[in-house]
Amino acid sequence: MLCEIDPQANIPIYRQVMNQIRGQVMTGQLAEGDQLESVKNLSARLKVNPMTISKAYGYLVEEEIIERRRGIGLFVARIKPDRRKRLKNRMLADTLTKAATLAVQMDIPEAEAQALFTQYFRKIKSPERGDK
Amino acid sequence: MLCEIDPQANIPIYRQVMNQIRGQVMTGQLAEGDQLESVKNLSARLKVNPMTISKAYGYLVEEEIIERRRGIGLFVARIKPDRRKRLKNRMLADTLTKAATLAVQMDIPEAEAQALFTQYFRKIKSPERGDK
Amino acid sequence: MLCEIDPQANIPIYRQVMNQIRGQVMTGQLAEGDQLESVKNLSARLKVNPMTISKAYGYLVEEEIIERRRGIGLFVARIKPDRRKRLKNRMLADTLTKAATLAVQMDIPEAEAQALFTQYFRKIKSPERGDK
Amino acid sequence: MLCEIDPQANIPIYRQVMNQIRGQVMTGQLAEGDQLESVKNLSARLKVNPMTISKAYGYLVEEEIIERRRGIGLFVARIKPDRRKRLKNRMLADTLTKAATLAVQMDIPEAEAQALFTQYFRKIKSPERGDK
DNA sequence: GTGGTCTAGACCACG
DNA sequence: GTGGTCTAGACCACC
Repeated sequence: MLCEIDPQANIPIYRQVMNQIRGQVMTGQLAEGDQLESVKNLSARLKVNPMTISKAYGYLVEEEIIERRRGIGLFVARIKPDRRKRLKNRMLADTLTKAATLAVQMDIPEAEAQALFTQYFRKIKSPERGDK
Repeated sequence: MLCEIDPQANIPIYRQVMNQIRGQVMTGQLAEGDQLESVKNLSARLKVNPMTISKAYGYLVEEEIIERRRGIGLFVARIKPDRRKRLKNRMLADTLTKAATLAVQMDIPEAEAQALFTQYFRKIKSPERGDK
Repeated sequence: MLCEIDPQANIPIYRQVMNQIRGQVMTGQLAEGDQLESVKNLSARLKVNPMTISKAYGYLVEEEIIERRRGIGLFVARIKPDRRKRLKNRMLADTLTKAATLAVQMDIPEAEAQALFTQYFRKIKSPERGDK
Repeated sequence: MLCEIDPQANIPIYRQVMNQIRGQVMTGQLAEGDQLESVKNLSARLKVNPMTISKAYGYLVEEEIIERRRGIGLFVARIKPDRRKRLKNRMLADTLTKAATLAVQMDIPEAEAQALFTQYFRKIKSPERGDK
């Protein structure tokens, strides 16, 4: 499982972990029933306090995105299609609203805002070689 | 000068103030040379501690978005057009990148992502009556 | 880590702290990766309010001279050699320009000004015993 | 009488005024018995609160660098040669000490520090055309 | 344990 | 009147 964190960023590490896993579950990179990397493993790999990973996992369990199987480990939970859809939408709505709000505040005309968004979208979708 | 804060949000109050003022300066609602509401006034109006406002203003001074005139008050600084543009772009780039990244991760096709973004943009630009 | 302040001086305490730490980082007495004394420790030691230290540290973080490691503490940041050089030069340029300006205003001949400067330089570099 | 202030600078305006006048007296640009510009005049010219000028003048009177002649105005005082010398030296010592201290802190070798100082000295003494 | 934020109230410097 | 600084003490998030 891929997972990178930026210890400099202003986002708490446990949230960075949550975001990455949640994203991977949503996109299917982590499928239902897949086992998550153990707290010990992941914390060692990211050079992070185990409690931090544990906390991230704990919240994801609360969100019912992953589930504990006692004595075995943590696994990606079964998520009903409509719930999955709602989750996706909520996540999208949040960031899109933020972006749109800012664009409106900045008095950017609709066409330009759209163009910018599409531009970023494409850049992320097919990053040119040479990008870091 | 408008300025509202949500003491519940988990964004620090001083950052909320910074964001609002920065936004208003960027959009021209606050123009070069305009005097800002005094620390004491604003803190009284928002019912927060003067130091909280002072901190927000202090950071904006460092960002060279506003400037001190000693003993008189704080005023919107002169911002060179190209710096203004860069500032705008940086602010936009951040949120648009985030939104686009998420959309890509979610495997949303470009057309749909665009449509969603435009939809939010319009909703924010001309909020229908009855919206909260 | 050494750090002394003069509560009498009319330089704000938080600036005195900043200056001392910035100086120590520049001279290498504090090296990259070194942990800074904790806010609570230092404030207790200097008998000042923790917020005062926190403010000083906060500004140094913004200057990218030190960096936060969340939940662990503050550490001396990595500073690229050319940035380090620029920083040094800027600090020096300020005070040297002031001194030179004054000497010129006072109509001191170059040779004498130079001699005076060197004299002070040596006195500071190797203070004689008994100096206050 | 020349006198320029920088309202942006971190130095209080009244101190900027004091420094300029003190400097001009020390260098003889303002000679014993010369009348100073009136508070009203100077404040109008610098677009500054009259009280600010008044305060600056007040402190200079205390320093016995200028003197009041009631009903007439303010004049450059007679300063005994040895006192003038002491004043000069103290002013110089202050700034030179600061500069030297910083250079020592920065671990600049003596030769280099000297060279830098001389360089600034010359630049100020004979500013090249084209400088602002 | 770390630092971050906020409050309430004080005092000071500046204009 | 303005903002700047500091204190004392509280609570919180993070690791």
